Amino acid sequence: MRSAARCSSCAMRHLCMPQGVAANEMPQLEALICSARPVRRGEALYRAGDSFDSLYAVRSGSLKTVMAHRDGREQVTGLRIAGEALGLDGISSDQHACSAVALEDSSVCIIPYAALKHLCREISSMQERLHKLMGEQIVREAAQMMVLGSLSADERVAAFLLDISERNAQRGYSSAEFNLRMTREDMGSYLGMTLETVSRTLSRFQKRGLIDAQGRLIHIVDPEGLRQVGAPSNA
Amino acid sequence: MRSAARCSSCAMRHLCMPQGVAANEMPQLEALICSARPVRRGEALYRAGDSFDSLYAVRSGSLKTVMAHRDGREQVTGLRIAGEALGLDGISSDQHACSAVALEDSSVCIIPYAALKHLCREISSMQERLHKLMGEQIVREAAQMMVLGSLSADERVAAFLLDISERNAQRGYSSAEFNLRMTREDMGSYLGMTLETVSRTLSRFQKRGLIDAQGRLIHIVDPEGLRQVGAPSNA
DNA sequence: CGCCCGATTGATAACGCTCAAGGCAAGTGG
DNA sequence: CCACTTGCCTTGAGCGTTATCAATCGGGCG
Repeated sequence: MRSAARCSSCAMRHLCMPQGVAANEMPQLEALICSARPVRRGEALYRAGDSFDSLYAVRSGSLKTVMAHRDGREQVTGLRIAGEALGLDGISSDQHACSAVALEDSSVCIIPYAALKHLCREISSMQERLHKLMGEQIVREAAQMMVLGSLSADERVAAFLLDISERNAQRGYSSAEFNLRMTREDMGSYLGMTLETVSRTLSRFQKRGLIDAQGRLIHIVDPEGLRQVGAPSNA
Repeated sequence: MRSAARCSSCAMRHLCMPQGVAANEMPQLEALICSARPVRRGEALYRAGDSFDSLYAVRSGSLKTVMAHRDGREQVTGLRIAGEALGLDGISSDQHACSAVALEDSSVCIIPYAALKHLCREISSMQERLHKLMGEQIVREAAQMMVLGSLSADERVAAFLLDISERNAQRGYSSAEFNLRMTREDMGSYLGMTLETVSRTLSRFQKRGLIDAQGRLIHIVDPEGLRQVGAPSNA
């Protein structure tokens, strides 16, 4: 048996969907059986091929999503920090297209998809919220396609650091300092480059005074400078 | 004024959403004002930043979606052929995140989002269909991230050709022969490489007897061989 | 017919990969 | 408590794939 703490009893309940759901609809929201589940570092919340029946919201910690080619090659396709949604990759075919692995001991809220669907038919703000969630994922992935397709190694790393920084800020964490938790290999996989290149790039950024990195602990010293990486003047 | 032929009067009506919508719900589907709109070659159906209010289904022809970086660099993020959905990139922020440009004279069905949302609250199969549509887009984009992040130039081109081939087959067109309509530059942009590399790769494939290409007209001669591109034996 | 855009092909160079060695920190067992 | 292992990170040297620059070709259209 796993922990089944109701989301309604946790401080981060608002993460399990809302944001745009009117206050007077809260009671119905509560009806959405939203239990929590811990996921230990390295453990998979779900694996590619698993049957899909719930969405998740990261309550604490962070996870990576990983997709595999048939020839065995794997690539990290996403990173989710506390407050972000997870599991949308399962909607299209009723089974997950990728795996979600915890980067540290984490906890997620479970949102049964069937119940959510039902609720979306009754509460339009709920429907709106789910649609936006999916739409955001679509746009985020398209943006990542741009990163992978058009940016140099330096630009990719810079863009990645700024993305994480912004997302941290959005969720109320520090935008300047954070613990990445991914290995250099994970970062490389996500950014379409080797772990060595990631390492070298970070070292160079550090020499230039853009960041201060101690292993996975990253301190963004000069965000504006990071934004300029790759610009004509920065050859 | 643009053409406002009702979708219900066209042979491809089933493309404008259904597939999974029960027959007895058709009348309500008809109520979804689904007009058609022609888009000439090179014309934009919508541009990044345009306000979002409709989804589209390609009725005939094909379009590319293009996303732009702030520094002006553009990348092709998708290709849509007849029967495929378009416009989901606008849901998240009520304005389109990318532009959709016709690769040839085309025609799309217009599906007003507000009406669709309303319908999805009444007809669960409709809701299901929309969710799957979005879910498919999410998975497709994740797969493209893998292509861009882990495959060599040869493998990317091969994967692209096979993808188009499969999608053509799914929509009832020939899987062996098709007119790509994109320029080499568009292909390169989509695949994260230069137009010269695309050209060279296609030439090489042709010499190997995998395909027969006459400009944008592609004939897939050996699909199994294409699938083997990049495999250990094919050095 | 001549023009122009797109495609092809070649030569060269750069960026990032591969292979390899070494370092550091945390954990494990004697 | 220290030797040893293990996993991850860093740094270096050399090479290969792919980008860049450039010339030519070809087809469609005015």
